[in-house]
Amino acid sequence: MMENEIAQILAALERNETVLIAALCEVWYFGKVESYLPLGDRIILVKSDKTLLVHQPTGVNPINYMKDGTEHRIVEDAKGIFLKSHHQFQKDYMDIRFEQIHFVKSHGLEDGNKIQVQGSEADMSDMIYANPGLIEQGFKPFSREEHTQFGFIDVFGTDKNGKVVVIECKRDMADFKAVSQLHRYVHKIARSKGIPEKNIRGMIASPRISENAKTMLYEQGFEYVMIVPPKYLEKYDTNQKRLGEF
Amino acid sequence: MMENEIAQILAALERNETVLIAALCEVWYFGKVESYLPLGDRIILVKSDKTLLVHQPTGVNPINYMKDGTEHRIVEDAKGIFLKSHHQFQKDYMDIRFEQIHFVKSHGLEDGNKIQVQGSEADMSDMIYANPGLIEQGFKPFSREEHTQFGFIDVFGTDKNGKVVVIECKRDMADFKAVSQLHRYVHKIARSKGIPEKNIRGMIASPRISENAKTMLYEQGFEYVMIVPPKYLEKYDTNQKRLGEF
DNA sequence: GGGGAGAGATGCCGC
DNA sequence: GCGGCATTTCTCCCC
Repeated sequence: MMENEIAQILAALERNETVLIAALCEVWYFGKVESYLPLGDRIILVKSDKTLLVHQPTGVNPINYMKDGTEHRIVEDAKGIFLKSHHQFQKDYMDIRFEQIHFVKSHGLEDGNKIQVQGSEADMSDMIYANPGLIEQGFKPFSREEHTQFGFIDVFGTDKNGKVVVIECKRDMADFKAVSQLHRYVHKIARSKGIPEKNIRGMIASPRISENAKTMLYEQGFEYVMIVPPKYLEKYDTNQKRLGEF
Repeated sequence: MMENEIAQILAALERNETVLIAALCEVWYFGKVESYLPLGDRIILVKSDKTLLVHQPTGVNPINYMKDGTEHRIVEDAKGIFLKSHHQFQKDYMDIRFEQIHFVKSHGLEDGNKIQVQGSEADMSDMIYANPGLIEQGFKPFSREEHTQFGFIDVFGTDKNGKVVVIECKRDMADFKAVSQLHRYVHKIARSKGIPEKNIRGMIASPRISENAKTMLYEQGFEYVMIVPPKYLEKYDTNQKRLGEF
Protein backbone atom coordinates (compact mmCIF):
# COMPACT_ATOMS: atom_id res chain seq x y z
CA MET A 1 0.00 0.00 0.00
CA MET A 2 2.82 2.43 0.90
CA GLU A 3 5.51 0.54 -1.06
CA ASN A 4 6.16 3.42 -3.40
CA GLU A 5 6.59 5.98 -0.60
CA ILE A 6 8.79 3.62 1.42
CA ALA A 7 10.98 3.07 -1.62
CA GLN A 8 11.30 6.85 -2.03
CA ILE A 9 12.33 7.25 1.62
CA LEU A 10 14.90 4.46 1.39
CA ALA A 11 16.38 5.86 -1.82
CA ALA A 12 16.59 9.38 -0.38
CA LEU A 13 18.23 8.15 2.85
CA GLU A 14 20.67 6.17 0.71
CA ARG A 15 21.55 9.30 -1.29
CA ASN A 16 21.91 11.35 1.93
CA GLU A 17 19.26 13.80 0.81
CA THR A 18 16.96 15.81 3.05
CA VAL A 19 13.67 13.90 3.28
CA LEU A 20 10.26 15.41 3.94
CA ILE A 21 7.35 13.17 4.81
CA ALA A 22 3.75 14.13 5.55
CA ALA A 23 2.11 11.20 7.27
CA LEU A 24 -0.56 9.96 9.64
CA CYS A 25 1.57 8.28 12.26
CA GLU A 26 2.18 7.49 15.93
CA VAL A 27 5.53 8.06 17.64
CA TRP A 28 7.39 6.45 20.54
CA TYR A 29 10.52 7.89 22.10
CA PHE A 30 12.80 6.19 24.61
CA GLY A 31 15.74 8.12 25.98
CA LYS A 32 16.21 10.63 28.81
CA VAL A 33 12.42 10.42 29.03
CA GLU A 34 9.81 8.20 27.51
CA SER A 35 7.04 9.55 25.37
CA TYR A 36 4.17 8.38 23.24
CA LEU A 37 2.40 10.50 20.65
CA PRO A 38 -0.91 9.01 19.49
CA LEU A 39 -2.02 8.90 15.87
CA GLY A 40 -2.13 12.19 13.98
CA ASP A 41 -0.92 13.99 10.86
CA ARG A 42 2.69 15.16 11.10
CA ILE A 43 5.59 16.44 9.07
CA ILE A 44 8.68 14.29 9.39
CA LEU A 45 12.02 15.74 8.37
CA VAL A 46 15.21 13.73 8.05
CA LYS A 47 18.18 15.97 7.37
CA SER A 48 21.40 15.07 5.58
CA ASP A 49 23.22 14.87 8.94
CA LYS A 50 20.58 12.31 10.00
CA THR A 51 18.80 14.67 12.36
CA LEU A 52 15.14 13.61 12.63
CA LEU A 53 12.32 16.03 13.38
CA VAL A 54 8.64 15.30 13.94
CA HIS A 55 6.45 18.39 13.68
CA GLN A 56 2.79 18.71 14.51
CA PRO A 57 0.70 21.11 12.37
CA THR A 58 1.18 23.92 14.92
CA GLY A 59 3.97 25.39 17.02
CA VAL A 60 7.63 26.27 16.60
CA ASN A 61 9.19 23.27 18.32
CA PRO A 62 9.31 19.70 17.05
CA ILE A 63 7.19 17.38 19.17
CA ASN A 64 9.88 14.69 18.88
CA TYR A 65 13.39 14.72 17.56
CA MET A 66 16.64 12.80 17.28
CA LYS A 67 20.00 14.53 17.05
CA ASP A 68 22.49 14.37 14.21
CA GLY A 69 24.25 11.08 13.71
CA THR A 70 21.15 8.96 14.26
CA GLU A 71 20.81 5.70 12.33
CA HIS A 72 17.52 5.21 10.52
CA ARG A 73 15.97 2.13 9.04
CA ILE A 74 12.62 1.06 7.72
CA VAL A 75 11.09 -2.01 9.33
CA GLU A 76 7.96 -3.74 8.05
CA ASP A 77 6.30 -6.45 10.10
CA ALA A 78 2.94 -7.70 11.29
CA LYS A 79 2.55 -4.63 13.52
CA GLY A 80 2.97 -2.18 10.67
CA ILE A 81 5.48 -0.08 8.80
CA PHE A 82 8.02 1.71 10.99
CA LEU A 83 10.81 4.20 10.75
CA LYS A 84 13.11 3.04 13.52
CA SER A 85 15.84 5.41 14.62
CA HIS A 86 18.66 4.86 17.07
CA HIS A 87 21.43 7.12 18.31
CA GLN A 88 24.47 5.21 19.48
CA PHE A 89 25.98 7.93 21.71
CA GLN A 90 22.81 9.58 22.94
CA LYS A 91 21.54 6.06 23.65
CA ASP A 92 18.03 6.90 22.59
CA TYR A 93 15.46 5.42 20.26
CA MET A 94 12.51 6.61 18.25
CA ASP A 95 9.90 4.53 16.49
CA ILE A 96 7.44 6.03 14.05
CA ARG A 97 4.62 3.85 12.79
CA PHE A 98 3.10 5.03 9.52
CA GLU A 99 -0.64 4.57 9.23
CA GLN A 100 -0.79 6.54 6.00
CA ILE A 101 1.81 8.49 4.05
CA HIS A 102 0.41 11.61 2.40
CA PHE A 103 3.56 12.41 0.45
CA VAL A 104 7.32 12.02 0.38
CA LYS A 105 9.70 14.56 -1.11
CA SER A 106 13.45 14.69 -1.01
CA HIS A 107 16.21 16.91 -2.28
CA GLY A 108 19.96 17.26 -1.93
CA LEU A 109 20.52 20.57 -0.15
CA GLU A 110 23.74 22.59 -0.13
CA ASP A 111 24.27 25.27 2.46
CA GLY A 112 27.64 26.29 3.84
CA ASN A 113 26.49 29.65 5.18
CA LYS A 114 26.13 30.73 8.76
CA ILE A 115 23.74 33.25 10.23
CA GLN A 116 24.95 36.72 11.21
CA VAL A 117 23.28 38.13 14.31
CA GLN A 118 23.38 41.62 15.80
CA GLY A 119 22.04 42.63 19.20
CA SER A 120 23.34 39.79 21.36
CA GLU A 121 24.71 40.17 24.86
CA ALA A 122 28.25 39.97 23.41
CA ASP A 123 27.45 42.95 21.15
CA MET A 124 26.32 44.84 24.24
CA SER A 125 29.59 44.28 26.11
CA ASP A 126 31.56 45.13 22.95
CA MET A 127 29.64 48.40 22.78
CA ILE A 128 30.49 49.19 26.41
CA TYR A 129 34.17 48.41 25.84
CA ALA A 130 34.14 50.76 22.86
CA ASN A 131 32.16 53.48 24.70
CA PRO A 132 32.93 53.22 28.44
CA GLY A 133 31.12 56.52 29.02
CA LEU A 134 27.86 54.63 28.56
CA ILE A 135 28.40 53.31 32.10
CA GLU A 136 29.52 56.58 33.67
CA GLN A 137 32.15 59.23 33.33
CA GLY A 138 35.60 57.97 34.24
CA PHE A 139 34.79 54.28 33.82
CA LYS A 140 37.75 52.39 32.36
CA PRO A 141 37.25 48.79 31.25
CA PHE A 142 40.23 46.47 31.53
CA SER A 143 41.70 45.08 28.35
CA ARG A 144 39.84 42.31 26.61
CA GLU A 145 42.65 39.89 27.49
CA GLU A 146 42.14 40.37 31.24
CA HIS A 147 38.45 40.03 30.69
CA THR A 148 38.67 36.32 30.01
CA GLN A 149 41.13 35.57 32.81
CA PHE A 150 38.46 36.05 35.48
CA GLY A 151 35.95 33.84 33.78
CA PHE A 152 32.60 34.75 32.33
CA ILE A 153 32.32 38.32 33.52
CA ASP A 154 30.78 40.51 30.81
CA VAL A 155 32.51 43.82 31.55
CA PHE A 156 35.13 44.46 34.16
CA GLY A 157 37.05 47.70 34.95
CA THR A 158 37.64 50.58 37.34
CA ASP A 159 35.74 53.78 38.11
CA LYS A 160 37.19 57.29 38.33
CA ASN A 161 38.24 56.60 41.95
CA GLY A 162 40.03 53.40 41.03
CA LYS A 163 37.35 51.16 42.53
CA VAL A 164 36.81 47.82 40.79
CA VAL A 165 33.58 47.63 38.77
CA VAL A 166 31.93 44.39 37.68
CA ILE A 167 29.11 44.61 35.13
CA GLU A 168 26.66 41.90 34.14
CA CYS A 169 24.90 42.60 30.82
CA LYS A 170 21.49 41.30 29.81
CA ARG A 171 20.16 41.86 26.32
CA ASP A 172 16.56 42.01 27.54
CA MET A 173 14.90 42.17 30.94
CA ALA A 174 17.26 41.37 33.83
CA ASP A 175 15.76 39.10 36.47
CA PHE A 176 16.81 37.97 39.93
CA LYS A 177 19.05 35.33 38.38
CA ALA A 178 21.11 38.10 36.78
CA VAL A 179 21.53 39.68 40.21
CA SER A 180 22.66 36.42 41.82
CA GLN A 181 25.05 35.92 38.89
CA LEU A 182 26.48 39.39 39.56
CA HIS A 183 26.77 38.61 43.25
CA ARG A 184 28.71 35.44 42.45
CA TYR A 185 31.12 37.35 40.20
CA VAL A 186 31.73 40.08 42.77
CA HIS A 187 32.41 37.37 45.34
CA LYS A 188 34.86 35.67 42.94
CA ILE A 189 36.75 38.89 42.20
CA ALA A 190 36.84 39.83 45.89
CA ARG A 191 38.44 36.52 46.76
CA SER A 192 40.92 36.46 43.88
CA LYS A 193 42.03 40.08 44.45
CA GLY A 194 41.79 40.09 48.21
CA ILE A 195 39.40 43.04 48.23
CA PRO A 196 36.38 43.22 50.59
CA GLU A 197 33.15 42.60 48.64
CA LYS A 198 31.72 45.94 49.70
CA ASN A 199 34.63 47.75 48.03
CA ILE A 200 33.68 46.30 44.65
CA ARG A 201 30.94 47.99 42.65
CA GLY A 202 28.53 45.59 40.95
CA MET A 203 26.25 46.73 38.14
CA ILE A 204 23.51 45.31 35.96
CA ALA A 205 23.39 46.78 32.44
CA SER A 206 20.21 46.02 30.51
CA PRO A 207 17.34 47.75 28.71
CA ARG A 208 15.01 46.83 31.59
CA ILE A 209 14.94 45.05 34.94
CA SER A 210 12.17 43.30 36.88
CA GLU A 211 10.92 44.75 40.16
CA ASN A 212 12.18 41.77 42.17
CA ALA A 213 15.59 42.02 40.60
CA LYS A 214 15.78 45.76 41.27
CA THR A 215 14.94 45.23 44.94
CA MET A 216 17.54 42.46 45.29
CA LEU A 217 20.08 44.58 43.45
CA TYR A 218 19.73 47.56 45.78
CA GLU A 219 19.55 45.33 48.89
CA GLN A 220 22.98 43.99 47.96
CA GLY A 221 24.34 47.49 47.37
CA PHE A 222 24.61 47.06 43.61
CA GLU A 223 23.71 49.54 40.88
CA TYR A 224 21.65 49.63 37.71
CA VAL A 225 22.55 51.16 34.34
CA MET A 226 19.96 51.22 31.58
CA ILE A 227 21.65 50.23 28.36
CA VAL A 228 19.93 49.12 25.17
CA PRO A 229 21.79 46.54 23.07
CA PRO A 230 23.25 48.06 19.89
CA LYS A 231 20.58 48.88 17.27
CA TYR A 232 17.92 47.20 19.37
CA LEU A 233 15.30 49.82 18.65
CA GLU A 234 16.98 51.99 16.05
CA LYS A 235 17.32 49.12 13.61
CA TYR A 236 13.74 48.17 14.29
CA ASP A 237 12.70 51.52 12.93
CA THR A 238 15.18 51.09 10.12
CA ASN A 239 13.52 47.80 9.29
CA GLN A 240 10.23 49.47 8.89
CA LYS A 241 11.84 51.80 6.43
CA ARG A 242 13.68 49.01 4.73
CA LEU A 243 10.49 47.02 4.47
CA GLY A 244 8.89 50.04 2.86
CA GLU A 245 11.65 50.17 0.30
CA PHE A 246 10.57 46.96 -1.33
CA MET B 1 10.44 31.55 -13.73
CA MET B 2 9.03 30.50 -10.34
CA GLU B 3 5.42 31.44 -11.19
CA ASN B 4 4.14 27.92 -10.78
CA GLU B 5 5.75 27.43 -7.37
CA ILE B 6 4.61 30.84 -6.15
CA ALA B 7 1.06 30.04 -7.23
CA GLN B 8 1.24 26.77 -5.27
CA ILE B 9 2.43 28.60 -2.16
CA LEU B 10 -0.30 31.22 -2.41
CA ALA B 11 -3.01 28.61 -2.94
CA ALA B 12 -1.77 26.52 0.00
CA LEU B 13 -1.61 29.57 2.31
CA GLU B 14 -5.11 30.48 1.19
CA ARG B 15 -6.36 26.99 2.06
CA ASN B 16 -4.54 27.10 5.45
CA GLU B 17 -2.55 24.01 4.64
CA THR B 18 0.90 23.16 5.91
CA VAL B 19 3.38 24.27 3.25
CA LEU B 20 6.82 22.79 2.65
CA ILE B 21 9.29 24.57 0.42
CA ALA B 22 12.82 23.54 -0.52
CA ALA B 23 14.59 26.59 -1.88
CA LEU B 24 17.84 28.40 -2.46
CA CYS B 25 17.22 31.58 -0.51
CA GLU B 26 18.55 34.33 1.76
CA VAL B 27 16.82 35.38 4.98
CA TRP B 28 16.58 38.63 6.95
CA TYR B 29 15.11 38.87 10.42
CA PHE B 30 14.28 42.06 12.32
CA GLY B 31 12.96 41.77 15.85
CA LYS B 32 14.58 41.34 19.27
CA VAL B 33 17.78 41.01 17.26
CA GLU B 34 18.68 41.47 13.65
CA SER B 35 20.02 38.65 11.56
CA TYR B 36 21.01 37.90 8.03
CA LEU B 37 21.44 34.44 6.57
CA PRO B 38 23.28 34.45 3.23
CA LEU B 39 22.22 32.39 0.24
CA GLY B 40 21.87 28.64 0.72
CA ASP B 41 19.49 25.70 0.34
CA ARG B 42 16.86 25.49 3.07
CA ILE B 43 13.60 23.86 3.99
CA ILE B 44 10.87 26.36 4.72
CA LEU B 45 7.82 25.20 6.65
CA VAL B 46 4.67 27.27 7.06
CA LYS B 47 2.25 25.59 9.45
CA SER B 48 -1.52 25.93 9.54
CA ASP B 49 -1.24 28.23 12.59
CA LYS B 50 1.06 30.44 10.45
CA THR B 51 4.21 29.45 12.30
CA LEU B 52 7.18 29.82 9.92
CA LEU B 53 10.33 27.73 10.21
CA VAL B 54 13.53 27.97 8.17
CA HIS B 55 15.72 24.89 8.47
CA GLN B 56 19.25 24.43 7.22
CA PRO B 57 20.24 20.93 6.01
CA THR B 58 21.71 20.11 9.44
CA GLY B 59 20.82 20.52 13.10
CA VAL B 60 17.71 20.20 15.26
CA ASN B 61 16.83 23.87 15.59
CA PRO B 62 15.42 26.15 12.93
CA ILE B 63 17.91 28.83 11.91
CA ASN B 64 15.07 31.36 11.71
CA TYR B 65 11.45 31.25 12.76
CA MET B 66 8.30 33.28 13.26
CA LYS B 67 5.74 32.34 15.88
CA ASP B 68 2.12 31.37 15.31
CA GLY B 69 -0.17 34.13 14.14
CA THR B 70 2.30 35.61 11.68
CA GLU B 71 0.98 37.18 8.48
CA HIS B 72 2.61 36.02 5.28
CA ARG B 73 2.54 37.49 1.82
CA ILE B 74 4.41 37.05 -1.42
CA VAL B 75 6.00 40.18 -2.87
CA GLU B 76 7.56 40.35 -6.31
CA ASP B 77 9.58 43.38 -7.37
CA ALA B 78 12.79 44.43 -9.09
CA LYS B 79 14.83 43.04 -6.17
CA GLY B 80 13.36 39.59 -6.45
CA ILE B 81 10.66 37.30 -5.18
CA PHE B 82 10.06 37.45 -1.42
CA LEU B 83 8.07 35.77 1.27
CA LYS B 84 7.47 38.65 3.66
CA SER B 85 6.24 37.78 7.13
CA HIS B 86 5.13 40.06 9.91
CA HIS B 87 3.95 39.37 13.44
CA GLN B 88 1.73 42.11 14.81
CA PHE B 89 2.19 41.35 18.52
CA GLN B 90 5.76 40.12 18.48
CA LYS B 91 6.54 43.17 16.35
CA ASP B 92 9.01 41.29 14.24
CA TYR B 93 9.60 40.76 10.56
CA MET B 94 11.16 38.16 8.33
CA ASP B 95 11.98 38.45 4.66
CA ILE B 96 12.94 35.44 2.59
CA ARG B 97 14.22 36.06 -0.94
CA PHE B 98 13.91 33.05 -3.22
CA GLU B 99 16.74 32.60 -5.66
CA GLN B 100 15.48 29.22 -6.75
CA ILE B 101 12.62 27.02 -5.57
CA HIS B 102 13.43 23.32 -5.70
CA PHE B 103 9.93 22.17 -4.84
CA VAL B 104 6.72 23.12 -3.06
CA LYS B 105 4.43 20.64 -1.35
CA SER B 106 1.40 21.28 0.79
CA HIS B 107 -1.16 19.24 2.67
CA GLY B 108 -4.02 19.80 5.10
CA LEU B 109 -2.93 18.13 8.35
CA GLU B 110 -5.21 17.04 11.18
CA ASP B 111 -3.77 16.32 14.60
CA GLY B 112 -5.61 16.81 17.84
CA ASN B 113 -3.36 14.56 19.90
CA LYS B 114 -0.94 15.56 22.60
CA ILE B 115 2.27 13.87 23.62
CA GLN B 116 2.44 11.76 26.77
CA VAL B 117 5.75 12.04 28.60
CA GLN B 118 7.14 10.02 31.50
CA GLY B 119 10.29 10.81 33.45
CA SER B 120 9.92 14.55 33.92
CA GLU B 121 10.74 16.42 37.10
CA ALA B 122 7.01 16.51 37.92
CA ASP B 123 6.91 12.70 37.71
CA MET B 124 9.81 12.60 40.17
CA SER B 125 8.03 14.72 42.76
CA ASP B 126 4.84 12.69 42.22
CA MET B 127 6.85 9.55 42.90
CA ILE B 128 8.21 11.02 46.14
CA TYR B 129 4.73 12.08 47.28
CA ALA B 130 3.53 8.53 46.61
CA ASN B 131 6.59 6.90 48.26
CA PRO B 132 7.91 9.27 50.95
CA GLY B 133 10.24 6.52 52.19
CA LEU B 134 12.41 7.19 49.14
CA ILE B 135 13.66 10.27 51.01
CA GLU B 136 14.07 8.66 54.41
CA GLN B 137 12.13 6.81 57.04
CA GLY B 138 9.56 9.01 58.71
CA PHE B 139 9.42 11.64 56.00
CA LYS B 140 5.88 12.97 55.56
CA PRO B 141 5.13 15.21 52.58
CA PHE B 142 2.41 17.81 52.99
CA SER B 143 -0.68 17.56 50.81
CA ARG B 144 -0.43 18.55 47.19
CA GLU B 145 -2.65 21.58 47.83
CA GLU B 146 -0.18 23.10 50.27
CA HIS B 147 2.51 22.48 47.74
CA THR B 148 1.29 25.31 45.54
CA GLN B 149 0.70 27.78 48.35
CA PHE B 150 4.41 28.21 48.99
CA GLY B 151 5.24 28.62 45.36
CA PHE B 152 7.24 26.35 43.12
CA ILE B 153 8.76 24.06 45.71
CA ASP B 154 8.95 20.52 44.34
CA VAL B 155 8.45 18.56 47.57
CA PHE B 156 7.75 19.94 50.99
CA GLY B 157 7.14 18.05 54.25
CA THR B 158 8.37 17.12 57.73
CA ASP B 159 10.85 14.55 59.00
CA LYS B 160 10.32 12.07 61.83
CA ASN B 161 11.29 14.79 64.36
CA GLY B 162 8.82 17.26 62.92
CA LYS B 163 11.48 19.39 61.25
CA VAL B 164 10.47 21.07 58.02
CA VAL B 165 12.04 19.50 54.90
CA VAL B 166 12.32 21.27 51.53
CA ILE B 167 13.33 19.17 48.53
CA GLU B 168 14.40 20.39 45.10
CA CYS B 169 14.17 17.69 42.42
CA LYS B 170 16.26 17.55 39.25
CA ARG B 171 15.53 14.98 36.58
CA ASP B 172 19.18 14.81 35.56
CA MET B 173 22.42 16.21 36.97
CA ALA B 174 21.91 18.85 39.67
CA ASP B 175 24.23 21.85 39.35
CA PHE B 176 25.02 24.85 41.53
CA LYS B 177 21.91 26.60 40.22
CA ALA B 178 19.78 23.87 41.80
CA VAL B 179 21.54 24.51 45.12
CA SER B 180 20.92 28.25 44.97
CA GLN B 181 17.29 27.52 44.04
CA LEU B 182 17.05 25.32 47.13
CA HIS B 183 18.66 28.02 49.27
CA ARG B 184 16.08 30.54 48.04
CA TYR B 185 13.20 28.19 48.89
CA VAL B 186 14.53 27.51 52.37
CA HIS B 187 14.88 31.25 52.88
CA LYS B 188 11.31 31.79 51.65
CA ILE B 189 9.85 29.13 53.95
CA ALA B 190 11.89 30.36 56.91
CA ARG B 191 10.49 33.86 56.48
CA SER B 192 6.89 32.82 55.84
CA LYS B 193 6.85 30.40 58.81
CA GLY B 194 9.05 32.39 61.13
CA ILE B 195 11.52 29.51 61.54
CA PRO B 196 15.30 30.06 61.61
CA GLU B 197 16.86 28.92 58.33
CA LYS B 198 19.15 26.46 60.11
CA ASN B 199 16.13 24.64 61.53
CA ILE B 200 14.89 23.81 58.04
CA ARG B 201 16.37 20.83 56.21
CA GLY B 202 17.08 21.40 52.54
CA MET B 203 17.63 18.51 50.13
CA ILE B 204 18.53 17.97 46.51
CA ALA B 205 16.98 14.84 44.98
CA SER B 206 18.45 13.81 41.63
CA PRO B 207 20.14 10.88 39.90
CA ARG B 208 23.48 12.76 40.01
CA ILE B 209 25.04 16.00 41.17
CA SER B 210 28.09 17.97 40.02
CA GLU B 211 31.13 18.30 42.27
CA ASN B 212 30.69 22.07 42.62
CA ALA B 213 27.04 21.67 43.52
CA LYS B 214 27.86 18.99 46.12
CA THR B 215 30.42 21.27 47.74
CA MET B 216 28.01 24.22 47.83
CA LEU B 217 25.26 21.96 49.15
CA TYR B 218 27.27 20.71 52.12
CA GLU B 219 28.75 24.16 52.83
CA GLN B 220 25.21 25.42 53.29
CA GLY B 221 24.29 22.51 55.55
CA PHE B 222 21.99 20.87 53.02
CA GLU B 223 21.67 17.21 52.12
CA TYR B 224 21.69 15.02 49.03
CA VAL B 225 19.39 12.12 48.17
CA MET B 226 20.06 10.09 45.06
CA ILE B 227 16.77 9.46 43.31
CA VAL B 228 16.29 8.33 39.72
CA PRO B 229 13.20 9.65 37.94
CA PRO B 230 10.54 6.97 37.50
CA LYS B 231 11.48 4.41 34.83
CA TYR B 232 14.54 6.40 33.84
CA LEU B 233 16.72 3.35 33.37
CA GLU B 234 14.29 0.49 33.79
CA LYS B 235 12.21 1.55 30.84
CA TYR B 236 15.36 2.09 28.85
CA ASP B 237 16.09 -1.61 29.26
CA THR B 238 12.47 -2.37 28.54
CA ASN B 239 12.81 -0.41 25.32
CA GLN B 240 15.65 -2.55 24.20
CA LYS B 241 13.44 -5.54 24.74
CA ARG B 242 10.51 -3.83 23.12
CA LEU B 243 12.63 -2.87 20.16
CA GLY B 244 13.71 -6.49 19.89
CA GLU B 245 10.08 -7.55 19.77
CA PHE B 246 9.46 -5.98 16.40
C1' DG C 1 33.24 15.10 28.92
C1' DG C 2 32.06 18.17 32.78
C1' DG C 3 30.75 22.80 33.88
C1' DG C 4 29.13 27.42 33.16
C1' DA C 5 26.38 30.62 30.49
C1' DG C 6 23.63 32.61 26.50
C1' DA C 7 19.50 32.03 23.50
C1' DG C 8 15.34 35.99 19.01
C1' DA C 9 15.78 30.38 23.84
C1' DT C 10 10.32 28.09 23.93
C1' DG C 11 6.40 26.82 26.57
C1' DC C 12 3.59 26.39 30.71
C1' DC C 13 1.22 28.09 34.46
C1' DG C 14 -0.07 31.49 37.84
C1' DC C 15 -1.00 36.17 39.27
C1' DG D 1 1.92 41.15 30.47
C1' DC D 2 5.39 39.86 34.15
C1' DG D 3 7.49 36.13 36.85
C1' DG D 4 9.34 31.91 37.97
C1' DC D 5 10.77 27.51 36.16
C1' DA D 6 11.31 23.08 33.33
C1' DT D 7 13.12 21.55 28.85
C1' DT D 8 14.93 14.90 25.63
C1' DT D 9 16.24 22.43 26.26
C1' DC D 10 20.42 23.45 22.28
C1' DT D 11 24.74 25.56 21.51
C1' DC D 12 29.18 27.38 22.38
C1' DC D 13 33.46 27.69 24.83
C1' DC D 14 36.74 26.61 28.24
C1' DC D 15 39.03 23.61 31.54
